[in-house]
Amino acid sequence: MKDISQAELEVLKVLWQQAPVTANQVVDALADASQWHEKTVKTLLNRLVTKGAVSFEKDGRAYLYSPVLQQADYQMKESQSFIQRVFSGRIAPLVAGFAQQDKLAEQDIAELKQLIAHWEQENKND
Amino acid sequence: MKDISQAELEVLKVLWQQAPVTANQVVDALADASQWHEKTVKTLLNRLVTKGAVSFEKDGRAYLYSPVLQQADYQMKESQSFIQRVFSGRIAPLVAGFAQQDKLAEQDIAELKQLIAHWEQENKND
DNA sequence: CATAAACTATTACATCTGTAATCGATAAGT
DNA sequence: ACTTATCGATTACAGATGTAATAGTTTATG
Repeated sequence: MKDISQAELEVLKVLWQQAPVTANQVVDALADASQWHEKTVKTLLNRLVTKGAVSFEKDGRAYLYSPVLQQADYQMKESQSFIQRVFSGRIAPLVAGFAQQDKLAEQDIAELKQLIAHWEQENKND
Repeated sequence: MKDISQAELEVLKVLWQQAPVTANQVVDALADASQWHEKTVKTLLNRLVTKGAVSFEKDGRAYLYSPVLQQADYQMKESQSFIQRVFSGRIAPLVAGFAQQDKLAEQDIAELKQLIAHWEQENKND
């Protein structure tokens, strides 16, 4: 699978929220968040199809698009390559950076604590 | 500051490890990890200078290059935009993904616990 | 000194990306 | 049935990127 560009990702996000959708529904969904011309959105959809990240089926004259690449898979793959590239594979320094910049909220902390508790539960018999 | 491309980042990483260095030292440092031609590395160095991420001073015929953009700043900026783009600004789901894929090591957990303890210490009087 | 070696600067070129416009086919309205 | 509006497909085009090669300049070296 070829890389998904940032603009393409915005289109893909719409498909992750609801699919299958027509091109026009994607255009509408992006109308407020972005200033993209209808033609631009359709180009991006097309490129996603070419890249194999999106599929479509005909529905009369229009197409119905659906994501092939799933969000969780995309997130996992991107996370790993990002952490590798920027933090040499270590995740804690990223979180530490957020903590230092006061970007961590109560909720983040709560979730992290729960994750850790869960992890320790799973790995208790080391 | 213009965006740093992935290839440029590899060059920048060398400068973060040791600076100032000559172009040839960068070439040597990258020789094993990458298959880049000397000319390629020098082009990347030049682009980094143009982008304002790297500076140089003359040392005889050769230049000595140093990073202007600091690693911590780069990491923070990239982390924020990445988390925003891919996880809508929430960091815990990223860590959760790693946990699910067994990408979290004992050490990561230990560091995260310490971070959390430290955060709670700082924010105890909410 | 002249020429070669070694640097940096400039140029090259294909591919990817952002951002559309135009073309061609088809469906819908009159 | 024609004409028009509407789709997707194809084409456009400038800037970024990967990956160098060539040109120009300065320093060694014979």
